Amino acid sequence: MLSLLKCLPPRNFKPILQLQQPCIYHFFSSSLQHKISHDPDNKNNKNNNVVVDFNLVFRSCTNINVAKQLHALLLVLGKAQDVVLLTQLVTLYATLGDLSLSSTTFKHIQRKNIFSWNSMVSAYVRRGRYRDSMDCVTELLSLSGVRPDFYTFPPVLKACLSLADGEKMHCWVLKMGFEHDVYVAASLIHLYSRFGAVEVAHKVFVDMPVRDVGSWNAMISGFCQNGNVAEALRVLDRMKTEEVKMDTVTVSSMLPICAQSNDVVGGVLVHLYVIKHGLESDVFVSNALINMYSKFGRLQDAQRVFDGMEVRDLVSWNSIIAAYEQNDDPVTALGFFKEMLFVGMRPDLLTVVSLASIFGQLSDRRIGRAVHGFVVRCRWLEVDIVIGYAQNGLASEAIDAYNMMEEGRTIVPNQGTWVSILPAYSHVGALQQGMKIHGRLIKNCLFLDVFVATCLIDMYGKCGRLEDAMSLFYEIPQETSVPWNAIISSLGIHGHGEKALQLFKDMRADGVKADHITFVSLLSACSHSGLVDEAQWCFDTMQKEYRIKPNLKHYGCMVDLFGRAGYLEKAYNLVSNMPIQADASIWGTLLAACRIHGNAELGTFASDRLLEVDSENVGYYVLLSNIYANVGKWEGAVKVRSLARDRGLRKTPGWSSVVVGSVVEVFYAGNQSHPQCAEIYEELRVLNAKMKSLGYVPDYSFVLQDVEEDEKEEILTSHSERLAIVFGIISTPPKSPIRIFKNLRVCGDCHNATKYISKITEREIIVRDSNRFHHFKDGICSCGDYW
DNA sequence: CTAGGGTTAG
Repeated sequence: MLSLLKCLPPRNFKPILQLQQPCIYHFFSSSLQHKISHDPDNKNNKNNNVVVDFNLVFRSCTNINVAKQLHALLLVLGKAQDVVLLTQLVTLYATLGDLSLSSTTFKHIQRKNIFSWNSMVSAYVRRGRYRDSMDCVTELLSLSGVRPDFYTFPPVLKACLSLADGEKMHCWVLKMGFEHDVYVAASLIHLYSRFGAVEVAHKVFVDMPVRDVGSWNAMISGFCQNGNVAEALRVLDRMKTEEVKMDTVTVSSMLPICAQSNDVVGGVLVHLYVIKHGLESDVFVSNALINMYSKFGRLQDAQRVFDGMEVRDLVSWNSIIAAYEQNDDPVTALGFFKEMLFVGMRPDLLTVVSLASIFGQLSDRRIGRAVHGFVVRCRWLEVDIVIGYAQNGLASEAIDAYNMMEEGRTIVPNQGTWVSILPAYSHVGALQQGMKIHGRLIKNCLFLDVFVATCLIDMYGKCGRLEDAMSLFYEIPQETSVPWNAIISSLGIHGHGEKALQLFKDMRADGVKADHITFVSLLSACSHSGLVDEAQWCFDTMQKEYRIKPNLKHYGCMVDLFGRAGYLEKAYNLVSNMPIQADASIWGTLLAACRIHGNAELGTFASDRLLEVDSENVGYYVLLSNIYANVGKWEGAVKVRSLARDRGLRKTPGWSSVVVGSVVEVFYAGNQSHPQCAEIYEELRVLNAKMKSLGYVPDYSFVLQDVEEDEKEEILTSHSERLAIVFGIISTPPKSPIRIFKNLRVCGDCHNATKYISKITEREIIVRDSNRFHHFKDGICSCGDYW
């Protein structure tokens, strides 16, 4: 084989390299073995007698094992200190996803030149390891032997996590005199725009003696990112007068502007420009076109662009799915999702976002038909029927589909399957089934996939296994905010506000960029634990440091936090000074706080505002009618309910589930149809007596119907959570823990009752409601009755 | 052997 190698002129390598990777591997490993067996000590160090064009081979290598093999061959051929080749390897390993090999290779280069440094720096940036790349550059800048060049700065400027970092780097750029390099300048413009300092970005742009398309593009997108469309269009105009031609990048920044400003004519003109200049083949351009047409509601146009694409990436699929999903055609959208899986495209978070909405739309229709059946089964007042139920519908639908897949064994589950099925199990709190899937994922090595793993973290978190969620979190790559958000929210719903904050600090230290979801998780974690000052700090940090404008969810968390902690005035001031219009959820949160702290005056004010806002959310009508019911104003309660009915709103029926063995049992309030119904109600009666002897007094304020006292007690006793708990008690061994899941918030009287039940039965009872976890043990709840 | 500016949600 070695002699064969000698004979081959380099150009003859080409056919071999076009073969599959294992062939290259085989080819090189046999030549390697030959070399070792004939010349073990490499005495015959005439490397040049072997013609290996590593340059060419590296470029065609797509497999990490082949790369390692090539690395070994390099050592055997005595090229262990060839700076050029090792530098190439640094880049190759990073491209193939193994950054640790990249950095060890880099560390072993004895005489690193600026190419080596640049390669390492950009390798870190490409894999999102911004902190490491900054450290690497800092080290480089402290050396005297090597000087950074203009290749060094663009990646580093991308890695800056704060304006301060950016300004520091800008100083170095000036010190080295690279500020007029078009690449460096574009990076500077991008950097300043990213941190909201568009004026500075614009100054860099204006000061450039020479500009290329990239410079114009950077400035245009800089203004867009900061919401200044007018200024962006002005730059575009000037670009036209200076006769700089728009390229694919310009176009793909332009199209979202047309979509956003609903400029159909402008959008179509840009499309014509694209066709005229042959820019259609660019995926970014086509994707942007699909999104724009979708926003215009012109589905046929979006479809035509999608059909005409030669290459489709993840964004293309997400875009076409979202196009149909957002234009009220969930069936077609679902069809595209299936086709996407069929062609082997891996779904991501955004796919799942659309998917959730698709299932929501589909189930709502299905549920509509089921409403009538429900009226008969539940003995709720006329108004209090289904819808909202969609999520429950989604869960059972997804689980059914998975079971069918298992039985049929015709479809091989992939990442998409897992990210659909795991949230369904999290949703009903089915830990064991979720764990079974975890087992399968370990076999498939899919559990390290960030999206699948995040679903698992979420599942463990929502099923009450916080330790499992944590240990899984530490096993997976933590480069994006996705897994961090999941773990922070898990900690939050368990009432571990401080730990959630600690995780956020770790996230910052690791250089992972927090997003608006991170802050929602964080603020709600603080709110569950009553950490007022800490939440205020997060709220400030989010705005000052991350430049994230708080949205209604963030404000909602803050209002909730102040309200529950009893700072009703602070809560009210926040609401009245918000730069955005308060919606029903904000007023509802404030109202709930007024209910807890018995502030009737503010409560009345909040409820008036609540009804002014056109609310689709039935929960607030229920809350309001509950407040009336609490004080015995039944006419008021009835009025609110009829108002809700007029608006076509129906109450979500409460249900609780408990897992016994491998079966998930679901109970609705007043359930009479369970096979072990008689046994359950008998046990309830016995328990009730014991509870009363220990001092339990039923709190009728949680009964929302206008009925006699004895009937009120019966209603409380047959709340779904209590049925589920008792079923758990009679169906599992003594003293084993019971896990309950409830789709709504746990009722206050049931919360109190569960404390007694945990003491009497010596059971640990873990209740997860729509808001958080409650761990009951020995007559005490972990939430300290603060929720 | 190493660099910039771009498309998706709520």
